Amino acid sequence: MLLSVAHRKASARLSDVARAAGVSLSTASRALADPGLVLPATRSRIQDAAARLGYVPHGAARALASRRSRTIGAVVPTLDNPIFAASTQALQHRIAREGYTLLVGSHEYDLEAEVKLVSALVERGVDGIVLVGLDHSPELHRLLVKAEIPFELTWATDASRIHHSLGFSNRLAAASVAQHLMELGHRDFAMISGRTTSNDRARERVAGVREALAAHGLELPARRVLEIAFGISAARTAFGRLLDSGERFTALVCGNDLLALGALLEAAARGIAVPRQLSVTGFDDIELAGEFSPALTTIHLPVADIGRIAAERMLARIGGGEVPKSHEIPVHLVVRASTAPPG
Amino acid sequence: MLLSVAHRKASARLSDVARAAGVSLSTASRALADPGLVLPATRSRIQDAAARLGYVPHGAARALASRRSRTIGAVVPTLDNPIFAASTQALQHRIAREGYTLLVGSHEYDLEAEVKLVSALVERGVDGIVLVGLDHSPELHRLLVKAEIPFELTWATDASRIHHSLGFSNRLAAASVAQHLMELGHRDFAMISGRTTSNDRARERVAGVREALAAHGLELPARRVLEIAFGISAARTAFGRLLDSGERFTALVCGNDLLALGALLEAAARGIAVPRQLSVTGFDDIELAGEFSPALTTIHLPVADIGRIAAERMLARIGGGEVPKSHEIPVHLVVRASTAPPG
DNA sequence: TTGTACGCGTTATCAA
DNA sequence: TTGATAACGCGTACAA
Repeated sequence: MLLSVAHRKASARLSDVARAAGVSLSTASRALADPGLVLPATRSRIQDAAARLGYVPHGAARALASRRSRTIGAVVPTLDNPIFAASTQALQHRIAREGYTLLVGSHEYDLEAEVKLVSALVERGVDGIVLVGLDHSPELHRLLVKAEIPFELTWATDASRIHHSLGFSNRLAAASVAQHLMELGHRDFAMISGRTTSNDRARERVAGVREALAAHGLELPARRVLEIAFGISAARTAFGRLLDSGERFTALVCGNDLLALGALLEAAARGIAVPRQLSVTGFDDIELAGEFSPALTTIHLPVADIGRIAAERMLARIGGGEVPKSHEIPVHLVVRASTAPPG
Repeated sequence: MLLSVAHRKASARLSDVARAAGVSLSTASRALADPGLVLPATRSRIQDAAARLGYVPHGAARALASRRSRTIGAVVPTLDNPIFAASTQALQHRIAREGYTLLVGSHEYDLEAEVKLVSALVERGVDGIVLVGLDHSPELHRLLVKAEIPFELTWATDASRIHHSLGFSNRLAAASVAQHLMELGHRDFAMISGRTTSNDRARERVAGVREALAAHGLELPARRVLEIAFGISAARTAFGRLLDSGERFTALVCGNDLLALGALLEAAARGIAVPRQLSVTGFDDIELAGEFSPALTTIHLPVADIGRIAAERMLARIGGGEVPKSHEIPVHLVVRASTAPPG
């Protein structure tokens, strides 16, 4: 027995398949990549051989030769927010159907960390990148442009239309929440928002509420806007502090559902009746929003659609197709039990 | 101007760096990979050139030559369960520190889908794969073994010790829940479980409860065990059906916190007082469990630790190191307000 | 329709 | 310490 055979248990390469089928390398390659280009007879010989040998194409070699990794990158702020978990999952699901694989990373709202993640993805040769929001380091754009990697901004629409984006107007959506509350008769507002630094969605939501109120001669003073880091328990604490501060308000607008849930829990713990004494709104419409008691009035986002459509736009662009620069996703207010006229 | 220069805006390769620094390809490679091997003077010339040209190593080429992709795969049932989202995030975070990137996929509890995902990862040449649970298609093992890709099973420990695993005994943990309830005086149990087919964790949890009850001469009849697909609202519906069926029980054990939350919400909607009339338990200890009212008695899992440790074990193995075949994660019962002696 | 031959960008072996 | 050169496994003009 030859030595070279002794340790040759490594997985089969395309050349092995070709030899086993009695054809050349290129024919084997074609038969597997685009079966139509090969005669049925030889094609099946090759496919049989591939199956028999358990041939698995070597992604790196393929990527090197074809200049395509069939890999897409997704960078989200955090997977701890169910909306990003769900959209990421939908994204992965959709691209998997086309043979693409998803590389993911989360940066916890740190722009520097995001640059590092993206640069790692660029190195891996991803064919496209899906990002969240509009706020990104200029360094990140340089990287992407230089590497000529297509990218999609999601969860917001780029008003400047410079970049490809897919989302909705966080500002208008938030304004519609405020509008709803004003129509119920509320005039004293408070707000709990996520951190607004490097988070355009959070900023726009606050701005939207402010604008809507201003249009009716109302205002939202800074002391009634709490900016907190992510998390239900953090939201409880923050809301508690707001209450303790002595501020008076009948409507509490929250930047997302998790924050609203925290507020609802704290309100319940303190015996504050929602919506009788206080109206509370969320944003996102996570599953729990509709099940909770009181059910949460919120903005419904088609979360899975965002991931799916991002995938489809990305795939189209990678395939050389054209897509509209900006894709608007319909969102709408869902009025439930957490809002009512002020007591 | 030469034509070749006209369109030569493509990103710099290592050879460009080498030329710019006046060294050979191999020296440039070394200077970047293992700076210690190169004289300080030449090293900095090379590093400067690389920075100036904005050199980004080509991952595929690197993978092809080094037979390492510096990529790890993670396959989870679903990212819609916050425990998997959190552990995946921790995993990504940890491997990123070592320059590794994470490929993820979710299979929605479908073993066939899991095989496809894993096979896609194998094709991409991942250096290691992290899986959830013990139930997998034999096909999946064949793939992994043939490609000689190390893998870790998580969220459970492999009693047979055949595979590397990292987790805890779902059976014992579930038994401790039942034990707690029996100590409170409960004798009539019901259970809401996730689907048990191809889900060893769910099966073990049901089995654990049954065993603990049996040790005290109690039983959990099949008609009192509901198996449902994932989701809070599905859990609500299921629990409603259980109540309507006329079964009498004072303790409801749930396979995870989301199911328990659904049950708590439905109980509240029907005016069933928890824990006075009914005790409810969960499993996982998601953030909401401790914040909800009533706060949920549940099994606490160090979710982020699971991802982090999986990462560390994987990295160690990839680096040629040894790790214990099985790593036991401590979990414990957290008694909160949702359990009390039967009314 | 099939085969030949070269190139993809890097690492690794070996010699200098 | 550095340099030449051969892999690495596949895709694809181009030729047959």
